[in-house]
Amino acid sequence: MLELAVLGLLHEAPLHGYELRQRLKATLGAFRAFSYGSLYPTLRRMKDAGWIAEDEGDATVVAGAPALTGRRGKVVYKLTAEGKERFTELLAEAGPSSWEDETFGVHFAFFSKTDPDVRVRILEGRRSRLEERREGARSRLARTRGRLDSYTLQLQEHGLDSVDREVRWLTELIETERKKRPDAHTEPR
Amino acid sequence: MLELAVLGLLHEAPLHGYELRQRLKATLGAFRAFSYGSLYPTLRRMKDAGWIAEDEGDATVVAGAPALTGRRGKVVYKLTAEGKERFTELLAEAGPSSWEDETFGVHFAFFSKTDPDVRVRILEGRRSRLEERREGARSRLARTRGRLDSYTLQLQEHGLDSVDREVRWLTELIETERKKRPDAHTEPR
DNA sequence: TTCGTCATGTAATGGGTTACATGATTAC
DNA sequence: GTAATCATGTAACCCATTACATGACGAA
Repeated sequence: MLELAVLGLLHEAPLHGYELRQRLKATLGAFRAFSYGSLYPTLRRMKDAGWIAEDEGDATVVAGAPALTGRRGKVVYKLTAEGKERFTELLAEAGPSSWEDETFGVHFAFFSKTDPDVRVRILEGRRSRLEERREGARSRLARTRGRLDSYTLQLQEHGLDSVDREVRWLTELIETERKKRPDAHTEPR
Repeated sequence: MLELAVLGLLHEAPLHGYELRQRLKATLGAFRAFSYGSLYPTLRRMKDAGWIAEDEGDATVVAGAPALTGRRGKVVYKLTAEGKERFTELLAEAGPSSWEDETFGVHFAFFSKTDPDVRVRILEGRRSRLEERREGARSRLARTRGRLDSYTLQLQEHGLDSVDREVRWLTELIETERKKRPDAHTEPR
């Protein structure tokens, strides 16, 4: 998840860890944040895996005392060819994991780089996942309504409302996607 | 988190693991679920800690072949005195952890058992947490708006909308709480 | 007798967090 | 020269998940 986000951001421009985190916030908005404690180890793993590499191309700033103190300055990373491949691969994934709460937003954030077909499949997957959850909650609520105290009830209702809103949002998005390309499968089955 | 939820449910009636999970879904609604893989180990830990105990009071069903196969039947748990204490303790917590996304809902679900003062403090904490997040996202958005593609933008806006809605919901709830008890601190400082 | 669902559990793993430690750079 | 913030990193832990294994029990 973090991995996908990092690949996506570095796809646009080389960045160092600290700035990567700011961009992460800017891209994902109010709905997700990552700590440095997970970012830096991830960067290390991705470097070891060969998906990203240190970018020396920009000159390590001052030439005053470069490698004396055992490196202490920005470490700028850029995507490698393998990294780009990996990114494309992850972007093409439209399976259940891509419509999970936490993952969906990250996939969505890189939709402009995602194949239109995959976009629609992710949006539809997310929507039916939410619809399932909503129906489950609705019928359970209908069954237990009488026995619930007002707080529990309000919690349920606020939850259902939120899900409803997201479903409507998704429906709009799906329609917009369909209009953009009137070809392709209209409602697969 | 799971711990609090389990204590809260067992506070109402003794239950076995399987049913506990159904109740968890019914209580928490659309916004959270737990797997058995986390529930059963938690039950074990809580038993070892002395907060819950096996409830034999209900007769272990059939007396046909009771302890022969090394127990294979429902294990009903009930709250111990220490468990009740622990529950009260957790319920009184109104600190930052209680207004986190995942935790807030669980606290809220047991509001009818929570002290009115604590209720208001949790609601207010949650609200200002969301407001902070929203302002951060808003100003970042204002700064970067031009550079964002339409998907990223829509994601941000949908996120802001959701936060806005929850803030409004919380504000209503806080007012309702205040009306219920016109005494107490009106806007602490 | 076999299928579904109730029921309990474990092992391996995942994907993050907090707290801490350290140092460089910039603004006052 | 000192405080803020930029910048990198590690260690310990947390809280859950998935996949798997097992078995009882009722209904068709």
